[in-house]
Amino acid sequence: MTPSRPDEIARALRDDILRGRYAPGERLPSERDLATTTGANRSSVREALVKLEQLRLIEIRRGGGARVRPLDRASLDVLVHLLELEDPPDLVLVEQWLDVHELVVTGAVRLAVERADEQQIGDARLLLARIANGHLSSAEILGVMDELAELISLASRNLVLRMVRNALRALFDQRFPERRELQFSPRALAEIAGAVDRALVERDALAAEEGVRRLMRAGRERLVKSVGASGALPR
Amino acid sequence: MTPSRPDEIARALRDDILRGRYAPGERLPSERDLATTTGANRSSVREALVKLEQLRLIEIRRGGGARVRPLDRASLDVLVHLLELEDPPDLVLVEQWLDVHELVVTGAVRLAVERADEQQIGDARLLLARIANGHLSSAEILGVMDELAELISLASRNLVLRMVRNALRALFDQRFPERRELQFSPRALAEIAGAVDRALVERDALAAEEGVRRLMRAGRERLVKSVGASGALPR
DNA sequence: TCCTACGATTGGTCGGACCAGTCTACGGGA
DNA sequence: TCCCGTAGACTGGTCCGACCAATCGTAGGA
Repeated sequence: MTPSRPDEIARALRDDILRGRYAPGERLPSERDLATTTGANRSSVREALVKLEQLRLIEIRRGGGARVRPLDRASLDVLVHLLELEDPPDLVLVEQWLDVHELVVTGAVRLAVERADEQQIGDARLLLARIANGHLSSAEILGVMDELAELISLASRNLVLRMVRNALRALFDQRFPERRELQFSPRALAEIAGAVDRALVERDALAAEEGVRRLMRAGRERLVKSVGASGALPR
Repeated sequence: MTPSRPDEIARALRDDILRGRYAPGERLPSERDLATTTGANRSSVREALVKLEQLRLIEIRRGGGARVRPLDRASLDVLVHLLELEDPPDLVLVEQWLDVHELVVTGAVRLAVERADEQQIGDARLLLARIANGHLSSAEILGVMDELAELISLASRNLVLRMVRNALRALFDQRFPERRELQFSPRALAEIAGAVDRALVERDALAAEEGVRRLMRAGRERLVKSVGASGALPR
């Protein structure tokens, strides 16, 4: 799928903004200027600017022009582009992402344990059993853990929370689409999964939260390493 | 500021989608059809659709048409429109928002206490002192607490976290722009602020987290009530 | 020196044209 | 009768040019 003309233009402008080549408050070239410099039609340029405005990267005012906004006021959706900016990716940003993801999922666990119905508890226990039995490849484990996180955010019965997690997850998947091969310690995993399982049965929110946190941290270091070495983007 | 033509169209379509008048996977009318039914030009319709696509509410395929996507896969940015959908607002959604906001800010506190420099600790203590001294109106208290949350997310040195919080905050401000009048118990507030202050001095992350949580919950119940009764939207 | 007013610049909307994928329904072949 | 390929209708993508409306900058006047 070849990117559309507006996408190309939007991407170029976006990268310039994210790289700080336009300071906050600074004015972008006019639509007509951008049209001539990019060789595209003004409609296409306009569409690109609308996208950037939707990302809250710029503010467009009739007669005024398009001005760059402060980065931290932008939409969460720019994060994926921030991650795409460097190759290999900015590991600091990846670490920050992992911290927030952990925060959100463990927060969801607290709510989920209290609110989940029996069906959901059962589903979660099945997933945990698959992790515990030790016969999965590391890629499969990651998949199961992802399913588990999905189930948790669903059971938390909090749409806002679910959307935040989905946004974070989509962000990561978009940037690192390949399945990764990591090495987990089967014994440690089985132990943690068992602890989470017990917490679920007893509906012990704090224990479940702690267990899920340990689960998420189990493969974290290697994940960061793998991501950092991943090299070329599959564009 | 009168909304632009594309904004009107986008809003109408968005509301229809959020209200479930289009099921996920269903196809929207063609750009040309929408143009005739709305009385606008196809360019304006197109711009509206681009915005919805950017919100990940729809997926546009060349030759294919625009199809509705599942709501929980959409951008966090649709939440503000979800909140705007009802008046008075959906209190369940407001509660969910408050839960997530609390989660994010308290999570930020943990990081912030460890990473803040002396300057930031000092600034935070000044804000806490203003809360504690009891001579502020409730609106001012809310303002100070917001500054405090801002400072915390800054000190957490986590851009992802900061953007999530800013997104949540912008969402709330956009929906409830009026300053609210709440009643806090000065004594309780002073006590909590003092606890947080001590935690900051001792760099005790857990105590700070707990204190900030209590601070955020102090006015919560009344905030929900006030928001629920707020009535007309200042559109 | 300050302010006003006008003209240039910029975004907003329109209409139409043509290209490039996608979808569908018709008709031919098995 | 059923399946399948294809032609044509349909849909989004891009371009062009025109005009309106808000803003901005500056030259000229008070």
